[in-house]
Amino acid sequence: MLKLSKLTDYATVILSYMAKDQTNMHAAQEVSDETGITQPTVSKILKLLVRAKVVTSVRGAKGGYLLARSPEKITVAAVINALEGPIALTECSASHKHCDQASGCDIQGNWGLINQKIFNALESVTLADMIMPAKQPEEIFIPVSSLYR
Amino acid sequence: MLKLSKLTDYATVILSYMAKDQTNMHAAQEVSDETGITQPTVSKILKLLVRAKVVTSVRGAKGGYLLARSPEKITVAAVINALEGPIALTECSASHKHCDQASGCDIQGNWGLINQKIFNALESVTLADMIMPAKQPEEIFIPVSSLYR
DNA sequence: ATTAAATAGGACTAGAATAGTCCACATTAT
DNA sequence: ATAATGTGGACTATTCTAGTCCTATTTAAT
Repeated sequence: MLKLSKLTDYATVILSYMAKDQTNMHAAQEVSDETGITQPTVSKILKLLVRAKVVTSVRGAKGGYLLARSPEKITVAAVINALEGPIALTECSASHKHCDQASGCDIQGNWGLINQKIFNALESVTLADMIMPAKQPEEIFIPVSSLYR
Repeated sequence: MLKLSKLTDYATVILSYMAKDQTNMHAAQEVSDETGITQPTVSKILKLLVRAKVVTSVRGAKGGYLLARSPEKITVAAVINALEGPIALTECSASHKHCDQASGCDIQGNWGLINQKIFNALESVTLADMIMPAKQPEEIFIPVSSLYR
């Protein structure tokens, strides 16, 4: 199902919350209370986001977290990158160095092309887009028929 | 890392092989011999591809598998769909019915938008593209700097 | 008819990855 | 000092994936 990790999903929830009030600092505990995600998990995620420079932190009492830049400048790609590392669909495309596949593999290296497209898609959506009230239908259907063209 | 399953990767290897000889039927054993993927695994994958109508099968002695249509009409999206089910990055976006997230979630339903973009990207690449000799640099780098814009 | 070569379907196991928690430490406001 | 907060990393349990295997079904060849 081409899954994104749950933590990445949580991260967008957390960042969305923080985006709504960018002036105040937000402690992990507070974020937990507001989002319903347990505090240890919130901390874990925020730690990763700090490392990736998506948010900044202030230690000590009255410390907390702030967005490192405006929501328009925080891409979904950056968030995924923070939580899951480099965006690459297959091992093979992450690094071509160790490809032990017998015959078939060297022929079809075009995962690179696909990765690039996926990356562009993920880079084109920002946190600002995420927090816009989704004008989204009840259920989005990707029609099965469209799989055949 | 936004991972695709290994089986999906194998599937492209298998399909690439089959695309090179579309006139003859290919038994699972033969595909195994040619690709280096073990026979049980090849069978498992081909079974899934049959179910998704990406390949057709003929049972009995001298049976085997054939592409269900030309490589130009087999999209990467269809292959992923066959192996991993519907393309949806998050549970939430697969079905909105059971969203137990506290406050944060209803605000940021725009995964639908992202899913759509990803789907479009995956639908725009076909098996025919995959088997073209990749004019691909040794290593594709997604510059980290591009994560900040 | 019988046999051999295939696919179909599904159960099962082992291993890997993920989610989630917790602890010891560092930092800072009061 | 003390309390509140982030940092770093270890750890566990659960879930998911990969991979194998078994039995049934179908069909060609003899």
